[in-house]
Amino acid sequence: MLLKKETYSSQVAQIIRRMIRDGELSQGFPVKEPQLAARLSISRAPIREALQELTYEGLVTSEPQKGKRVRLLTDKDILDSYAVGAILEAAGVTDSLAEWTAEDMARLHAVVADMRQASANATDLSSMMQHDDCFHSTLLQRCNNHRLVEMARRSCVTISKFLCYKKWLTLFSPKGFYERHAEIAEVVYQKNIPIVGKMLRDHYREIGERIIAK
Amino acid sequence: MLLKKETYSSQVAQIIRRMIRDGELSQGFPVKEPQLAARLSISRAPIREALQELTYEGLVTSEPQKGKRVRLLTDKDILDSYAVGAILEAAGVTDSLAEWTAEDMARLHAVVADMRQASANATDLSSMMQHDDCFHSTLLQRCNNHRLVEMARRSCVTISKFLCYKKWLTLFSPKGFYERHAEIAEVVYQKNIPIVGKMLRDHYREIGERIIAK
DNA sequence: TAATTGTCAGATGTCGACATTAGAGTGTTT
DNA sequence: AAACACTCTAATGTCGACATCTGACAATTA
Repeated sequence: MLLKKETYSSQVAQIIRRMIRDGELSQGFPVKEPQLAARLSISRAPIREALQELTYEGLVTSEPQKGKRVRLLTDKDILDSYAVGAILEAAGVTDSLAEWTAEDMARLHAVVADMRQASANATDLSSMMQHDDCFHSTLLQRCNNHRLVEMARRSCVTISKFLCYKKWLTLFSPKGFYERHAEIAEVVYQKNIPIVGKMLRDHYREIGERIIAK
Repeated sequence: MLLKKETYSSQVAQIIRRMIRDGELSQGFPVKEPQLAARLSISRAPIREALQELTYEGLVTSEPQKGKRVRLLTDKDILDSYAVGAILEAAGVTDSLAEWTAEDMARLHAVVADMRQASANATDLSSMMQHDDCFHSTLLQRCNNHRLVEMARRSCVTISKFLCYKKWLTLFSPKGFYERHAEIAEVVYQKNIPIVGKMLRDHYREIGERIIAK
């Protein structure tokens, strides 16, 4: 068994991510090292490293000598981030869809079925997030460009899973959320490559626009 | 006049980038904080921050408790990075090419003319790098997704301008380098959107493959 | 000889302290 | 009242020190 000893920095990064997701730190809010250090009873060094990590992740903005703040998203930031995510995911899927086997299709089918079942019981989207993750990962199951996959996910997740998590939860009804994904899966089954690309871009554009509208 | 006093960290990052570009630090080489600190006569704190920055930029890899090394690129890393850069640049150009005005076209024409002139005098590609930068920036002049532009450039530049700079210098003759770009410009003038996308992807794929072949 | 254990130098992760800087508040001048 | 100078506080950037960990080499055992 391989046991991991996490460094303080990475644990702190996780904690701050969660604080942002849960709204304990909201957009534009200044993040002060001494406060966090005191609260966690550790020194500023690991806090600084964690904040730097989050800065490069896009959750935090930094102005030298002025401090760091939770990233304040403009409408354009949101649309642009989802556009990048969509472009990458669409390219990853359309470039690899030709290679899908029957098992790959079955896997997607199972994921969609799970999502459908989850949507039946859910009252909001909180339980759907994992299914959403799973759906998009499955779309990219045959994309062997790991860098692309990671960048695509990150570009969207930064917003939907953290900065705008609470808004994201209210974007769709569980049923509507499921239906949108089922619709995409449908054209994937047909290996209709150009339509898959278009639908993915539309999918992410809709999400971006709905977040803005809230 | 706005004069900026740069922080140590960012200066150190620049210095290390240059060391990597010039081969003073080569791929896979361990980067040790105490050595750099002694060499620059500063403490380890700014060095650590710089190295973290470079880690997220993709120039350095980090293993907790084990240290950092100059990133060792596999062939796949190279191909994947250029593929991502190509996908983003192609999407950025093809999505905005319709809006190009006559002035936009003239600007590209001027850039290509400059590049042609530079290629006439050059013996290697070192003087062509700025023209290359300029060419690709001009292609994206009407792309208003700033995030996309930055990610596209970074994905390629990390390799061609730093990790594989010396190899990059020998990939093409100056004339051949110019011709490849002129060829792309030609279809841009015609606003032949699908072909532009295809040529950009081929362009970057060729670069990746040539780097690997060296 | 090969494998295991013990030791040691050097590197990383973390700490507490200090100088400098940014920003708010106060007071002064016009 | 507005503009400017002057505090004062709190946060950042940087420093030097320490504990812990890693990797290599020496010593030990089978």
